[in-house]
Amino acid sequence: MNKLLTRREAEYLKVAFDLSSEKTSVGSLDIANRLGVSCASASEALKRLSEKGMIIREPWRGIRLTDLGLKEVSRIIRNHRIFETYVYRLLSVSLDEACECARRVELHLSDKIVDSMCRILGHPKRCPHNKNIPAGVLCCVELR
Amino acid sequence: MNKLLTRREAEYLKVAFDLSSEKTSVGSLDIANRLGVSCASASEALKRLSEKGMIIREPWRGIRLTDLGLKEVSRIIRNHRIFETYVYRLLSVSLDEACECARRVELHLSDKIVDSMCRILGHPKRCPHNKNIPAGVLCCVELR
DNA sequence: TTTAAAATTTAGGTATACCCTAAATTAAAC
DNA sequence: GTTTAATTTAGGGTATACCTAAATTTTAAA
Repeated sequence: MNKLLTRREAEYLKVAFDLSSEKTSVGSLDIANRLGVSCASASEALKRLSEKGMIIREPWRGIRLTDLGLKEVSRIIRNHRIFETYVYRLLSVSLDEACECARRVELHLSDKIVDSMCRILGHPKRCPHNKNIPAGVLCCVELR
Repeated sequence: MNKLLTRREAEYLKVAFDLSSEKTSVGSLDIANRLGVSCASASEALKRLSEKGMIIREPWRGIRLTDLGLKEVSRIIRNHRIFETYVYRLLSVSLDEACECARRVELHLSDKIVDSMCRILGHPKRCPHNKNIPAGVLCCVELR
């Protein structure tokens, strides 16, 4: 039972997370619509995510992210937004391109690299799109 | 006919490139040995690489990278080494970790981002392992 | 309360990427 | 010319990811 998420599974997890803050109950149909995929595909993907311990499925009640799932999705979002902010601010790359590249590398960045970028940026709270940047578990520690 | 290489195909292409500078003739067996894979798997992978226009296969004569293949592998190697050098030098990350992460993101970095890192580093000729860094097609242009 | 509608899952199929072993082929070396 | 070595093909296996159609379950309406 492999813990690592595939690119696509991460996509499902991110959508599940996003929808969770928009609606009280999130079902496979919501996720299928958002991803432009059939209900059956979404259902399968969610099953795999729950097998990997990322979500809890309660059919007709909606899904819930587990602590592991929340940790994972936060890490991915943090990776994306710190990388994007860094590249946009310090490498003079357009926001579109920074975001696009961040999407491609977000799964593959290491915590240390992202924390280092974060430190250099002065631990920003928001990305250039003005979205929240989750804190790094070990980042900022030296400031306390 | 999709032009983009998969992670694994890029691995095969890199090995093909490396071996080409070590031996006069590179066959599927050489590549299979280097990657720890059966001859049959290597043969298949090389077939796919030739369908994507990256190499020319001349059985019992060995393979040759096409111009496209050389361009592609140079881009990947450049991405790896510039990223690794940048992260090592400017983000205070260990060389092992920089290299490991570079391996994971090398396929996904955009030229603009890599060129920007390259400019900031002063267009280095070698990575911290002292390996050659291929020039970027559009990098350095403003210096001429 | 029963039934119809909506949400969801399961079953069965397709495609792609990898990998394997065993068998067939082809070139090179003796 | 045969044998040996390299290579490819054939046939299978697993995993991811998608689909449609059918079955299931819940909710809501008549």
